[in-house]
Amino acid sequence: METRQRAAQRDAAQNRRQELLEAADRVVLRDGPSASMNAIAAEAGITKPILYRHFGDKSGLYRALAERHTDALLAALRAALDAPSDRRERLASTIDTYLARIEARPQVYRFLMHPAESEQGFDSGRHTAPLLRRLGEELGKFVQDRLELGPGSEQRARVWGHGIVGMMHAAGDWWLGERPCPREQLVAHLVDLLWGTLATAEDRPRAGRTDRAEAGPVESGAESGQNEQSGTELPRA
Amino acid sequence: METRQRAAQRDAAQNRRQELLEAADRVVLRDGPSASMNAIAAEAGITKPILYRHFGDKSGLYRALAERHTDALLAALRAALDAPSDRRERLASTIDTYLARIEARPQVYRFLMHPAESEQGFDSGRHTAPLLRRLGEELGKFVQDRLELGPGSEQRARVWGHGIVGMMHAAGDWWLGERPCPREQLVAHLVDLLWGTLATAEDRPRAGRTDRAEAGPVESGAESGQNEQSGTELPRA
DNA sequence: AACTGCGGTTACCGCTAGTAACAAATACGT
DNA sequence: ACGTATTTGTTACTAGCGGTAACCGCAGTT
Repeated sequence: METRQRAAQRDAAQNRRQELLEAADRVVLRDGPSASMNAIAAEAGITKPILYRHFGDKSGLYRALAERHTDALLAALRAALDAPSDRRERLASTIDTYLARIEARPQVYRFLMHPAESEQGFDSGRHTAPLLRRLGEELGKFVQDRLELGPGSEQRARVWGHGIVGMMHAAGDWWLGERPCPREQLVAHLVDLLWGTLATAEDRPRAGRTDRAEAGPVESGAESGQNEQSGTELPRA
Repeated sequence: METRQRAAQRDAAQNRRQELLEAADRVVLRDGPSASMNAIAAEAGITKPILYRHFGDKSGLYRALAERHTDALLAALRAALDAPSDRRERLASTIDTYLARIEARPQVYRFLMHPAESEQGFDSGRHTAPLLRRLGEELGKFVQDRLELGPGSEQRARVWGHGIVGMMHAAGDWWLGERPCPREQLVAHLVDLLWGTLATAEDRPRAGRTDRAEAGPVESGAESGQNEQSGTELPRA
């Protein structure tokens, strides 16, 4: 069997794999998530079939690549989440860590949000990037482990995990595109939101309002009255 | 000029456009967001170039399609958000409306979350589906209009808008995939989260914990100690 | 009858992911 | 030392995508 040799080959293959991943990383960083297999192969100094021998599939390569980055991000987040400070402080610092990360390397971030898009089987569900799923699950476990939530705590913790992660992600994504404020301020607003300020905020005084008729929050089109459920579609609800 | 004829032709073109959109809708509903232009053309009983004459571009068609669905969803959400009930109730009902919608037509939902993915220019920012952006903006305006948030209220309202929408989306997406609980429960958990229960929940009593050493929330791999920022990557921060 | 504009088609381009088939080199058993 | 099998790499290909150019035929106008 020559196990020693076998092992050596395995090692060599692993090293090769790492090199290839690094090359792919460089290309994705340069070209965005639409980097082609040809381009990646060229960057690695080889040709396509080798890539396919190592990763089987484009989504295979992308998965391997995403796993690396996700691991790194997750480690940073765990550190922030596990700091010995006050709960609110930890929340803020975790969100800030995430935002700092996506701010520092938007290309990587963008790549992590997309990499699926291939599988053409319409398996409704599983749309979100694996990164978000994983972050949500992790945070859910953390909450479940740290907080006393009463009966049904597991479900609640998981919902919260995914919800908080989604909030972080969407706000971060929007912020990254428009840069409407410095990062600390975004963090502060999000923490406020999660801290229940939404519940305690005052109603804004408005003019007499028996029925909605004047300047509402409406922006464009479709002011066609009360189409609430069965309006334009939903033929089989 | 024959403006009457011109007008008739315009009308015909508009009708045609609607037919094409409906055909495209059927195909997307059947094949998911990866429906090809060929398939859509075939479903409409014509060939590709006509599609291109009408919509110019695949993303053009997809944008038109998404706009219809987004308008419908937005109308439903506005109705829920504008009901004459208690604030917390309105929040719950809005979230529930959204969830009911994506539950009823997951294919449409899935399509709405994806349709970009083409543009190969790496314009970091603008990753999220336009639907989410629009929902976030709308909700932000609503909050800004209805709540008294003190100085800097506009920014805060926008952050909250995008944050809440992101929370709803991520939790809904996860829920749609795993179905871990009935919808009402998911809604209740999310409302609780936004209502500040995170701030007031008790710490869970834990065994002596001078430093983290035992069962943490960690799940797999990468327990390599304190790599918080400069650990695995981020070479140019 | 000739002309013009529009709906529609076929046939193509350049690109992609993915693969089959072949070439060289290296380590192996005998 | 020699054949042999395995790994590493290549070239050259398929099938299908988005997108387009060039052409066909039928309405109405003059």
